Amino acid sequence: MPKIVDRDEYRKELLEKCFTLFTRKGYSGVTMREIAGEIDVSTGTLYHYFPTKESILEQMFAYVQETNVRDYLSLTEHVESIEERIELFGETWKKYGEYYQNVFLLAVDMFRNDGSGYYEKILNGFSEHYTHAMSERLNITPQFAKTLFVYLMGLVLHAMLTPKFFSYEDQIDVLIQMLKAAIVGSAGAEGSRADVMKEKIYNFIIHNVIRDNAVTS
Amino acid sequence: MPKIVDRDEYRKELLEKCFTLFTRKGYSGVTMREIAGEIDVSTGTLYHYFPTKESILEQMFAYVQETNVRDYLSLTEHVESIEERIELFGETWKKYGEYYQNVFLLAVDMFRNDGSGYYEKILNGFSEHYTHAMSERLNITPQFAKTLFVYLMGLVLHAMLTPKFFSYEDQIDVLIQMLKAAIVGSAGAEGSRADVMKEKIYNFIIHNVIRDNAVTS
Amino acid sequence: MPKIVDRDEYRKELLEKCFTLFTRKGYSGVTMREIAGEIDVSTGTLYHYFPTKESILEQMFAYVQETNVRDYLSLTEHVESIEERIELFGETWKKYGEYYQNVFLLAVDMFRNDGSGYYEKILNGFSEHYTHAMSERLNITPQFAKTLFVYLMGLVLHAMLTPKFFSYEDQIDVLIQMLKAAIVGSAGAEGSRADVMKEKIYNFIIHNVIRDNAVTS
Amino acid sequence: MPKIVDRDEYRKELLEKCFTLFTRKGYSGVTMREIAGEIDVSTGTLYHYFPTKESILEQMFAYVQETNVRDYLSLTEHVESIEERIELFGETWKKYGEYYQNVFLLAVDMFRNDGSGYYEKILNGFSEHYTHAMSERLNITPQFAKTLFVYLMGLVLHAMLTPKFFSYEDQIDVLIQMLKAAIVGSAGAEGSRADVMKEKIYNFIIHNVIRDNAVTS
DNA sequence: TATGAATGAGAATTCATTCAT
DNA sequence: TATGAATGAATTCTCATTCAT
Repeated sequence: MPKIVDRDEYRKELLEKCFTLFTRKGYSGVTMREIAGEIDVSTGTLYHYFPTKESILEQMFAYVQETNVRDYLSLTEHVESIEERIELFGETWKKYGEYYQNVFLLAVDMFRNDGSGYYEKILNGFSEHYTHAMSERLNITPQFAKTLFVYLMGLVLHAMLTPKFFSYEDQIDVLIQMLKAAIVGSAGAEGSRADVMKEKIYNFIIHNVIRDNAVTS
Repeated sequence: MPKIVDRDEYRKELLEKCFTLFTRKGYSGVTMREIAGEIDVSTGTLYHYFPTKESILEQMFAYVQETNVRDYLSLTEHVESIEERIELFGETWKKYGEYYQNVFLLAVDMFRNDGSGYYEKILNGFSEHYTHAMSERLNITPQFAKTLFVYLMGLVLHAMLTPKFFSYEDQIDVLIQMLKAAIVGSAGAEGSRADVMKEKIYNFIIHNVIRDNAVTS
Repeated sequence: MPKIVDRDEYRKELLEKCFTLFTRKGYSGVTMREIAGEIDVSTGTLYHYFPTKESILEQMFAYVQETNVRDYLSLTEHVESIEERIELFGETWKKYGEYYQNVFLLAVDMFRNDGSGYYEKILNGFSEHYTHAMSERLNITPQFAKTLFVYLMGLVLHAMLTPKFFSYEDQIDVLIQMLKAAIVGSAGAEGSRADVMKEKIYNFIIHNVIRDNAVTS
Repeated sequence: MPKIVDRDEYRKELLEKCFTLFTRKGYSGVTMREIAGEIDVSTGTLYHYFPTKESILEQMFAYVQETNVRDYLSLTEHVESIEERIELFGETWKKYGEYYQNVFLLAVDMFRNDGSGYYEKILNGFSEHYTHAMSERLNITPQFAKTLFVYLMGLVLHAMLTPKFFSYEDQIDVLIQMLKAAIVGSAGAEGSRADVMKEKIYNFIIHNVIRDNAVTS
């Protein structure tokens, strides 16, 4: 009788245990010994579950993809109101900020090391899938969902590379406020409500986007 | 004197020659031999100009920073009109898209390998410097410049990792259009012109952001 | 009692099952896992019967020696006529050609890996034993039996290493013909029969050994 | 300027230095460290000249083949009389006995490890070439040259595996005597000389091949 | 007994770095 | 300065062997 009941389950456990080390140091930057040490396993055992170092990269990527999508789908499953969904959306990005950084680092390693272009399809599929879900659940156009997604990625990146450039959490909050204003506020806006909204947006631009009205000509 | 200048100049030449290889394969992923091969120099010569592999990373980073800033500053130097500046801004991001990808990859390597936190200061300084320049030259608030910068980084990233997710160049174009509309359009807008702008923005949101007005409540 | 017999029997069965793999890949070239796989047994079970890899080599060698001798002895047990014995002798070498190749490969591994010189005694004993039996049963001098044995080994070797150099089976046939001619033909040859034989041999040499009578001086 | 003037020459020097160790321990039995140690070189240097362990096997084989053939061709180049050639032939086999053992061990490793069948062609070519040369120089038929070659290989083998089975050198001597008797003795034998020879051969068989004239029937 | 997961010493191989020329 | 051969520590990976089940 084998010690491990579910080999596949255990493999995922191992992946999870070394996820942060692996992504932070990078595929080429970690050694198998380091990984084994992190997992508290001998190198022999590590190779028992992953035939090569490269396979760890691949399986890590596959595992993250799987988990990621599943997590997101389960996220807003039982939430009905758009407003709450937006808030939950923000909470999630706040909560998983550091995790997304690591996922992103992993993607960079896939980009650098996967010659087959396999990862690209997966990543593209994930992006499309994710933005599609955003579009549906947050009641925004697919195009805008993409813009949002791009911006969020930029945010995660900056939070990682230049943590003092801004506060990641604050930026998420601002974004959530704007989304609520635009999406909830504009919904079914008619008559005077629409006018109020127009005014708000105009003022927002005047005060928050344009620097100096006098200079521009 | 002249020797030192030459030597330094030559070192930069070497850095430039291996920049793409270095960033694409990554610090831990390239070997000194590969780098020497790319530059068409023996490993001995390579070591003559860079005492260690790590020094290549550092000097590459310093070189990029220097060049980058200089490039940007020289870019809009003699352009007066805001509209033209915005356009030039767009052209630059289109032209240097791939270069920015590599710079970004380099930053990831600095992030992963620099224990001293030195790179972080540099990167932060650069971000602040760049957004400050954007703010001044494009007549936008520092806050919005940051937002823009974040978005652009997300754009570059996606163009690299998921090139099929969207067309980088098209996205830049869309962004430029919006910037022109918001910045130039709103400049000194008064009376009826302001009303027209409000209407435009409102319609933009209704048609391009909100997916389905009926569903939202 | 019965268990021990069974266990021993089973061990021999295992040896037989992996004999070809073991000899063809070589002691240092096979892994315990490969051997276990060939036998259709887990490595644990393999170690249950053979405490070390080296013990497989030793026991394989002992097993082959035992079997080999037993086989040969049983071979000509009930054959009376010399002529038939010679023919049977030829048949055996034809039949076991490939097997002898493997035995030989095994001997090479013993030669390479046995530091104690134990194998040498066994091998020498076997050679002596075998040539002695040949001498007795084929009615040839021990010296000629050795010559024959040496030649047969060379034949097996060549058939293995350079199969296109000649046809192993044909060479055995030729050898058998010559043996019959020399041994049976000369037996008790007297008077005119001896003369006929002399003539035959002389002609054989002239036609089959000497290449060109004119050139030699 | 590189330290080593002739890279190829140096590579052969390395091959020669580790030839015995490599063949005696066998391809799978030696480690790269051992080989490097034998050559008095670091493992790094070893890999500088041989990209893989397998390449050592291949190049060793190629080197031996080359050397071997060259050696043999130069051997009897300036010897005119057949008798002297036969004697020189014997001397060579005596002198190179141990070397041939190693060559043979090398061939076994090629047999075991070369999947492409490349070695087989080479080995066959060598055998044909060698026997052809023997045929020409010793004035024997190609067929008999093959028989001789096979026998000699068997001799080398036995001398290696069962050194106490006989004295390799004595056996070579006996062979040389027989060759001289058969080849030189029969040359241009006519009339009474031929009769003398016939008698000799007949007696040789009666006394040296047949064990017991009474038993045979 | 039988299994195959676990172990870690050791094997092949790589690579930053040094150094003689 | 330039070269590339030489080095050996470190890396990936293998494999005989152990051991819990």
